[in-house]
Amino acid sequence: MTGIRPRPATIYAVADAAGVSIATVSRVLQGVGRVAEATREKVLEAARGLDYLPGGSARALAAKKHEAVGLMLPELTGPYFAELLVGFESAAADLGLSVALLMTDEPGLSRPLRQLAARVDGLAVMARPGQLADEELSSLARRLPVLQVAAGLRPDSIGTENTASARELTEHLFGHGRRHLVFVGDPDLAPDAAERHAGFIEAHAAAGMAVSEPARVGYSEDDGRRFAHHLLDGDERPDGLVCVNDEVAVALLDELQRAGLAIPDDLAITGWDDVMTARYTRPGLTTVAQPVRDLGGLAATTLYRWLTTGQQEHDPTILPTRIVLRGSCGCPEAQLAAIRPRRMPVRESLKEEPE
Amino acid sequence: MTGIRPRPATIYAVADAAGVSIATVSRVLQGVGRVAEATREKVLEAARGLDYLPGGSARALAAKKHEAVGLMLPELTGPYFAELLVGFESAAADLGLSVALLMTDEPGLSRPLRQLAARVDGLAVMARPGQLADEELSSLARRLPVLQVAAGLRPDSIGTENTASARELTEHLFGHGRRHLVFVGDPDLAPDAAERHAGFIEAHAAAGMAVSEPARVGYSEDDGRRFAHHLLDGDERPDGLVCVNDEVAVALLDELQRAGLAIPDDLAITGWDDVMTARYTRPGLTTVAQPVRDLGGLAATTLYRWLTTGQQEHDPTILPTRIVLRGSCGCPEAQLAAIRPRRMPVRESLKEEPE
DNA sequence: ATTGGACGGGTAAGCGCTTACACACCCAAT
DNA sequence: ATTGGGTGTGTAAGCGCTTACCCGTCCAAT
Repeated sequence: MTGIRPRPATIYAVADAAGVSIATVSRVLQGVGRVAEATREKVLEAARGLDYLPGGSARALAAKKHEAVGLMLPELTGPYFAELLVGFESAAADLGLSVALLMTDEPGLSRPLRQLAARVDGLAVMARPGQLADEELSSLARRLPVLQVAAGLRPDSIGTENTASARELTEHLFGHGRRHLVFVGDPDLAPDAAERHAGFIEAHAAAGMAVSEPARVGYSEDDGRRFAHHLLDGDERPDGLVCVNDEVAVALLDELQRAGLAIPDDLAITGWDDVMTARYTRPGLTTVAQPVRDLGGLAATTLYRWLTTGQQEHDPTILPTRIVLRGSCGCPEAQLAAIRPRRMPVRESLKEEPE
Repeated sequence: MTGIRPRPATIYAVADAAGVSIATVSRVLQGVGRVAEATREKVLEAARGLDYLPGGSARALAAKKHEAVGLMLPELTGPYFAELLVGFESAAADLGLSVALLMTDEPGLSRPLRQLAARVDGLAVMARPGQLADEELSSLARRLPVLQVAAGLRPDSIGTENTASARELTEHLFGHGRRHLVFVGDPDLAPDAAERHAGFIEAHAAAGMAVSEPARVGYSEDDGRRFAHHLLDGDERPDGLVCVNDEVAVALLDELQRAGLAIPDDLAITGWDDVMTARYTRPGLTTVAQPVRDLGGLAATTLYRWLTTGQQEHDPTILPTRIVLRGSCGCPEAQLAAIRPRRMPVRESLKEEPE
């Protein structure tokens, strides 16, 4: 496997080896047109013997399509993006499309993005406001289908429901007697965050309550921990925290517990996304489950329909979410190890030597 | 943005608009060769006005390279693959390479894999044994550089250290007085698992202890929970569980705790990967941190060197790991909320009306 | 005044495929 | 025997780029 590699075989080499024309080779390999069974076998064998693989670029050039879609994400850390990607890729694969991927945090990502756009038939983009020059994106959109994911309400967009869920979640916290809630997250960082914050405000308005300023933090655990210390050191006195995502929430939960706070008694905490960690904290994290994987799949299929029909769907699709109640909001949780219902028999003394 | 889209502009259109030949357009856009400043500006403006983007397929065909690398993963659920991907993509992007992605669980994935291979210059593959017909893969390897990731020791492979770490971890458990350990994971499912199991065995051999059969479970939380119930129902009596990854470990931990077991007193548990959740369980999960992101980056850069030099590196690179001790193995952990060192002042009565 | 570079840009030959079209060929129907 | 309709295959024209090569200009040096 080491060392120099011979130039890959072309369709001409296969045609020669099989004693046919390149047109026939192409027909056999694509399975279109009529080819005599004997010929087909000859071609297949020749192709196999030469490790032939039709070059994607030549194929795409001649066929005027790439059979590939692109996905651009602002970053890929965190379970959210991973899930989205999984949904996107597996749906795309089912549709016979390859997936090209781009993620970046740099604002001036023009180059890689254009490189990506040049090799796909359509693009799904999840852009944070300001990250991508809108000019850049609309120039691309004039050239190929560009689908916006989780970008708020726009005709070329799909996403998940945010505002109503946030309102419901906030009202749930009211139901637990909480009166001084803080929204933890920056509404300006992403449309999703803005919509959740809007729901948070709606709930307050409907209850005739005043709303405090949102705590403008980012999306990472570090942001959560930092805010925890800010809370501990400052003189704000919230009794509930509605966090923009689970990572911030669990970090906050952890840091506050380490400082001696009782969750949810002293402070209720909710997250968003229902990531894996949310079911392993003590108490479990109350959060909002979004069908992120489905969202990714929807992006791929929507793009596919757009590509094949040449016509964009009219209405943006909004996927429903589900509130997941665990202990961190104040809901009762199944007690853990308080009673020991079935005790696995274990060896008595661990100090003994092995058998 | 809706509706029919005009055919994208070609290099000819730009040349016409700028009043030059296509060669000049190509030179300007690539930044090679000498072009008068005035001409360059004309071209750039024409290109901008037409939303021109050099078609990737034509470019790749003419230049005989895709400027793209592919990554194939057996699946993408779980933090491990997400991290790997992040490392791969960001390193590739820095090198000016696009990334094409493929993941699948199907054994017969020949089609999508070949489609992927046809549009990249090199391929990084993480294949589970048996999933991919070896014949298929070596045929591809004859055509383009194929780098194996975490595939055990082979010349065309890179990976992370497993055996020594597993041995050390196992011996650490011995140090906690544990004598009846079970390896939870199937050594046949992946080379990584096999190597970890080998280290587990080594430790036993060195201590002159007998080794029990491994519990052959998969990699998911469900596998962990299932095994927990199997343990609870059966009559095995281990005092320590060395799990193949963190997902299995945390699920096991959770399920066993719910059943009333005290971890680590009744049973020690360790994981592998140091995923986010590992630092949020109570007790925290002792595990092995691998530089998975670096591994992904290494895959991209190794592939890049291979592509540019045409020569494969000789020795497989093995990245070092680090054991992360938390409470689940029996190590002391900072007490949580036992004392409340700094108590955040909160409102006394939550039942009060808002201000 | 001649000449030789440097400079700028055009010409054209591919790159490796797909696919419309044309053309043999063979056999059934007349 | 002639005709006509499949069948199977080859011919050739692109697809939209890159790039080697060549050819004018212009100006400094002689």
